[in-house]
Amino acid sequence: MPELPEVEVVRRGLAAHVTGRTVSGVELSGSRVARRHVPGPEDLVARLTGQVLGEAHRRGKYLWIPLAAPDAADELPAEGLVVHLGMSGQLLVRPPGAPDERHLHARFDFADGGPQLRFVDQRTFGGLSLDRLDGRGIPAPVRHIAPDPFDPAYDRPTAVERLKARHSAVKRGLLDQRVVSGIGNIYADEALWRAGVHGERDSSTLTRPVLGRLLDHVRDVLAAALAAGGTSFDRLYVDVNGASGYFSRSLAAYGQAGMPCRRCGTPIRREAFMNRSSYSCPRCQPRPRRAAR
DNA sequence: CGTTCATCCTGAGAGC
DNA sequence: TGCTCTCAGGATGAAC
Repeated sequence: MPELPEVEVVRRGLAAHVTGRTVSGVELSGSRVARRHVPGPEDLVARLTGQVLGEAHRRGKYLWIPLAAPDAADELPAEGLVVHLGMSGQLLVRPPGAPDERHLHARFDFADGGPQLRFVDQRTFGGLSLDRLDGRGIPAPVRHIAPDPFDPAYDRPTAVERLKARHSAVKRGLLDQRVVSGIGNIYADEALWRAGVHGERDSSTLTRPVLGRLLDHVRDVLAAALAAGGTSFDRLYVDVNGASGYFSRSLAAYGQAGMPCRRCGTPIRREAFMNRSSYSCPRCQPRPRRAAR
């Protein structure tokens, strides 16, 4: 479920609550949560135990926690714990005695005896793995992910060219994490509404200035959502302390079918797209004559 | 090569 | 109440 703002809220929670702490034990319930850790769940547990956690990083919707370099202070961390929340994953900071959550998959205990870190995931599309970090500190599973709009490595002109080169619906481009990362179904629809562009317009037919403005709307809406603590429709998206964000009240398009458009008053429509839903204003975002899908 | 589709899961809500 | 159906913040690999 979480997109960039929600994942960043979680990253900040990790930075505040687990950085610098020593893992004294890890307990996994089932092996599915570690399915992307090729050497297997036992290996994951064994290699995390005793490690000191560094400050959490994020690219797009991926999180990783570098394991602090054990010896030389100037040595870069060689490995990191990679976390993807998928559609329903949560990282929670909870007291050691707290009852197990319904879909608890991993529990980290710390040598200081303080709060545990727990990975809870209803649908288990998310997961954990331990991976090597490259020379720039990026884990292998994240290497193919493009920088997100807040990354110093983000290059707007490159992103514009990538979109311009695609012969496909522009919304597909926004959702493709190899073009720009961090955008999901909610913020794609919000940015398209702000730009006044229908998501099924063929990306290559849009002008570079239009694509550039669309990307700027993406950045702006992601920033506004982050400032509001993210979008929470229910208890599935919460920060590490279990608190909800309140950006859902600011959504202009996503989930607003039948509600008047905030610009022109026309009822927002819902359409099927990519086996899910898209929301848009029929008047501000006219459908293309020949939709690219 | 780029693009599209099916698939991994559980739960909530609607309609009958 | 209970059944069936649809839908949900995502990413991936295999097929075209």
